[in-house]
Amino acid sequence: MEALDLKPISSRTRRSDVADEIRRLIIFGVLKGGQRITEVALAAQLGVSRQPLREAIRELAETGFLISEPYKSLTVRDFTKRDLTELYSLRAALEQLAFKELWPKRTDDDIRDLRCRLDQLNDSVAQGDSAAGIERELHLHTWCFDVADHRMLADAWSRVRPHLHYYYALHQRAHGRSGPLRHAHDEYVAIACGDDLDAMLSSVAVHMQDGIQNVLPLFGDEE
Amino acid sequence: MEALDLKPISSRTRRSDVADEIRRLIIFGVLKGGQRITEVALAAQLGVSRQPLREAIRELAETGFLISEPYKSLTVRDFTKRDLTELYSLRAALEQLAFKELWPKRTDDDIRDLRCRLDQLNDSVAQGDSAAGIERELHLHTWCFDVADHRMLADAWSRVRPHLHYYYALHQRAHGRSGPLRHAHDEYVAIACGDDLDAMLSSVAVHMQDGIQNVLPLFGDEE
DNA sequence: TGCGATTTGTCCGTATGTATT
DNA sequence: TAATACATACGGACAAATCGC
Repeated sequence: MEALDLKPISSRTRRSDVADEIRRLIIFGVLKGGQRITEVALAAQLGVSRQPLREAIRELAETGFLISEPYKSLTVRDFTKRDLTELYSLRAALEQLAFKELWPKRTDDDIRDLRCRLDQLNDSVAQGDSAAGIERELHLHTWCFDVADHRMLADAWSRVRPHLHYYYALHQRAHGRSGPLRHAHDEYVAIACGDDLDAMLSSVAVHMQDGIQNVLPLFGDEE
Repeated sequence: MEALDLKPISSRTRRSDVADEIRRLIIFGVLKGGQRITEVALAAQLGVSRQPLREAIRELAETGFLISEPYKSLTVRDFTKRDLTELYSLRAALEQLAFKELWPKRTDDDIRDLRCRLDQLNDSVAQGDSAAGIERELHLHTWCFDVADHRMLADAWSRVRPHLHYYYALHQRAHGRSGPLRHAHDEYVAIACGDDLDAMLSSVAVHMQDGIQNVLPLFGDEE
């Protein structure tokens, strides 16, 4: 009964496939930060024409995965320590807004849904399946945006989420299969099921601080 | 010495011109909400080929001004009362985060810059130039994002800002030349120049509430 | 300074896929 | 089911801008 967040089949089009694929290549480190991309080469490798590729590029440039300098270059975004701290502070603000919005709207079904997502996450972690663990941690954190019933906020999250995915994957590549820590989200979920909104808001802040501490060491000196 | 927020000349390209123009047509009501758009017709009217138009469309769909249903239709976003309240709650969260970030970073130059933006706004209002008033109100509210020195937050604002522009223009069309109220931002700026962050955060919240009350009546029954 | 090489940006004609009638 | 309309995608061409020599 888990609600996987997939794109509807109806919206499957070449440009979206291409965008997803490029995003995947970046997240999993095949395309590396700072690397230059030439359209024609990429189009040939992906086996598509330039038109849908260029549209996909617009999409990825809009969300910050590619840096497009007209007539000059197209490069893969090189994420820095600063980008990471920015991501987490923005993410905290968005997630806190989500909890404020959803707090009076939560139903028992929503609570069950959240616990289900947590169980799935803990299962993946227990099995050492870190790829699934990443997906499910993201899915867990998507819960508040699903329930908040706030489309513009959900859109903002949908642009932030792939960036988080990138850092999770980075962390995984650096530390082997250690994705999220075992039961690291138990308290987060417990408070989310409770009645104390202020406690939840500070739990979000604390959770973000923990997250950033895990990933920060992966960056050395840069800016 | 005012720092106008223009796109650098280097990035001027046909697709960005087209995107700006379509956004403008939507904001000023030439293209109306719900209206269907056909690519070929629009390309002909704008005098460009379909490739840069499609890229511009991706950009506008990504930021919510156009609704693209692959293989089906491309329509102008029909904003509702709900969209407006969502915009204002998200905007408040972003602006509050900006002030938290900038608070320890403010320099005297920044303060002067802010006062300058306020003066320009009040000038426009006094002269009854509502188009300039809208621009300058947006420019005033962009100050906190300029100073916060938080690129991801600034990006989020840059997607929110055109929506706000839309509602301002809607308000102007409905109420004649009455844009922002005279000296409505004086207190906002005064507190922003002061030392009380909490006061600023609640000032942002109050300012948002005032803003939403001005625009809400323009929407009737919808959803 | 200029010139060629490379790449991005743009245009056009055409073909295919999808939804609607 | 066929026909229509339109979005999507392809391929080839050229124009425009940048960079290195």
